[in-house]
Amino acid sequence: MRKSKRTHRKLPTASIDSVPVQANPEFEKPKRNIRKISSQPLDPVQEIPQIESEMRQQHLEKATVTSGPNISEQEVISSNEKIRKEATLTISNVPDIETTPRLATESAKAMLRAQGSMFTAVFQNFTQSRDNSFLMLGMEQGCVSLLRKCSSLKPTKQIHAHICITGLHTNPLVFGKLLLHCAISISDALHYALRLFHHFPNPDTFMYNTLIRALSLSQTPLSSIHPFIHLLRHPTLFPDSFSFAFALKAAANSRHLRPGIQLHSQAILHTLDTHIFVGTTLISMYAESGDYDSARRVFDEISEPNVVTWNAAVTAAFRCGDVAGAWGVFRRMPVRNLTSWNVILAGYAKAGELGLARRVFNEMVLKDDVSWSTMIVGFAHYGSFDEAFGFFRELLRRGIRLNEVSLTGVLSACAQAGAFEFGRILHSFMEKAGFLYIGSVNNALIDTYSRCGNVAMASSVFQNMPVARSIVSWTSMIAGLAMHGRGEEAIQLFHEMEESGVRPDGITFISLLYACSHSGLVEEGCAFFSKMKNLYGIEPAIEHYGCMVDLYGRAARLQKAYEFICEMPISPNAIIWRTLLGACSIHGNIELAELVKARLAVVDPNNSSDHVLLSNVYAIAGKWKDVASIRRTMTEQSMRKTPGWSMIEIDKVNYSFVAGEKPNEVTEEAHEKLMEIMLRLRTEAGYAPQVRSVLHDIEEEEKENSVSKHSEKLAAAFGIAKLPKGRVLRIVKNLRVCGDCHTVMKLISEVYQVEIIVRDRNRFHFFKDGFCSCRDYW
DNA sequence: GTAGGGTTAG
Repeated sequence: MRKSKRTHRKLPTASIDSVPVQANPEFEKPKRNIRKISSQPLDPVQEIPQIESEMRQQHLEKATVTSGPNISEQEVISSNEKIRKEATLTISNVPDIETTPRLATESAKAMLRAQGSMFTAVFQNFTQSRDNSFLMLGMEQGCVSLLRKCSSLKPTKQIHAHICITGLHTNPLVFGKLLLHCAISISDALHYALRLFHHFPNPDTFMYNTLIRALSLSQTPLSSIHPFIHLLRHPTLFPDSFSFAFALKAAANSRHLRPGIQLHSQAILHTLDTHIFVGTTLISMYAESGDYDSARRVFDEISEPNVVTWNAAVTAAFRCGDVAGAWGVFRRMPVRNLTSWNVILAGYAKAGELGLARRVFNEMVLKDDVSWSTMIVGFAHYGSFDEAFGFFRELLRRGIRLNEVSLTGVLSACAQAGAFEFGRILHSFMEKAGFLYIGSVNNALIDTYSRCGNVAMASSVFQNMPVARSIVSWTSMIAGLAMHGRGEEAIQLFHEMEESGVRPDGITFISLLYACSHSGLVEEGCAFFSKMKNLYGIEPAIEHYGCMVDLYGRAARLQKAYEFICEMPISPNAIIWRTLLGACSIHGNIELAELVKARLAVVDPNNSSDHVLLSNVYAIAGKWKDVASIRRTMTEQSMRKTPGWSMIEIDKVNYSFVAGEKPNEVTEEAHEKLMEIMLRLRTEAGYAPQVRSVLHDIEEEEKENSVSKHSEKLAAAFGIAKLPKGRVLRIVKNLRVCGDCHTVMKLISEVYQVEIIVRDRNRFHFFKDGFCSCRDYW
């Protein structure tokens, strides 16, 4: 991007009136000077095209970790005196945090309760006397903090009623908070936000801007175009740079290019397109919508870009996948600030260029908490959870300020590593430091506890959230129950969510369908699939189809699954076919497996796991020649089977076991214990090894030897040897647990009277008294 | 009284 003097500019031809948003009766014909509440509530949620959601990939590629986070609770707390003071500042509801942390949280809760009763008292007073100005002092703040507790419309309306009675409804700040709350924190309250606006007497441009901003931050950002058009047509008011900045942000959030172009044309007509704030937002908007050329053109037209504009240009390059170009723009920057460096870090980290990110990070003279968070989140996102722990350790050592992003990042690392104990330490710290007043932190905790096998703790976090539960909180909890095979409870929770007024989105349905498929609830799954389309108007994405194939496949309805794929309106990808191949492998259907493998050979020819799955099918049927043939192909094409590994956390240290690794002190101890366990299982529980999980055509004894070395068995043996009696064994495995290991775990849980929780690639297995929570269905 | 660039959970 070269800076050039502006000579001419091209005016986009489309006009703002043709934005692709369904006509809104309230804004279509503005009745000037007459404001009334529409009898038909708006439902902008249905007007906006649904954005395709992508299922988050599991990042468990990392094969070896020798030790976990290894940080004690005391270390975390003692090295963060300063941090806790800052947390007090951020979370205004938590006073005196550094002296009596637990009490402080309690008093914050009490304060919220007190505000609740004060609200009732004030409400009653006012209905009687209409004059109690003394009690009104501080009510503005009180209403705002009460709003934070409301996740549905009903209590919000009560607060609104209170606001009206106290005369606060003409206060633009309180009004704005209420609008923002309705638009952002409550899924189904956009219509209410609009009605609120219509009640506001003689709104000025500032008020319009508040509404545009609120809608731009809602689940349906493009709905903010309506008040923008209204403002354009207003006889006396005009959109200003704020209006354009908010509306363009909405276009950027929606990732729809057309409304963005139309807003751009309007900005040109109002001579605001080169306004430094509007121009910078235009660059982001074009980059978010994938129009790199336009983003560059806008940048070239800004005659005096400041450092923020330059930073936006670097980000634009990264967003459009031009990693080298981003570095080029960065190098040409006349002035750089810390954010410029953080932009580069984030760009590299998101692009998966973690080596480059680390190099830049090491070169940075000045780093802040954002720089550290970026590294933690970046490494955690790509599955390098041990590296993420490393950055976190270093962050603590240097006394850098902790923020909710670094904490959620390290929680994500815990979730992947199954580091339950450390997750608990973080939880206790965050409670004391007041971080639980941030929604995302609660959501990350729910996810971490679920993935660490403790769905009860996840549920406790979910039930006790001191802030409103968002769609993410509900979905995380549903997903947590689903992972543990508690399908009925997941469905129950989904109904509670619907009743609470939170509107499910595409990802909620992925979790729900997953819950059905892992609990064998075929009919329920089918019903939810149609409910999603017909009631909520959510167009199924490839992930939803994948869930349906899994649902039929697991329930042994293989032919139905195959027909379902053939009738899909979008072309099936490798994951869809692989799901069906997995089902064929579970149910031993050779004919269909061969057919599916042929499809996979076209879509994704070099995937080793598909070959392994097919050879599994042959092995189950005893077709060793076919197994050998597949293995030969894999060798010829130098494909390698993903090595299986398992991890167990003992005293906050994570020990990993990899099949066929070189013996060391730990593995030798595990092997020794395992031999002892197996002997006891044979004599006391009549165990006989199941060898069909072994892929090779080898002698029986050798096969038996091979399954006995599976990493999850070693991890369990090590856990039995090291953990005190009565403690739960929590094991994380990167592949699906094999039939023999599953049997062994059940027997160990019975003979040794121990609870074992295994998280495999697909789900959780909770072994107790000789039974597994998956009911042998996985 | 409101903004633009960097890190956030399902």
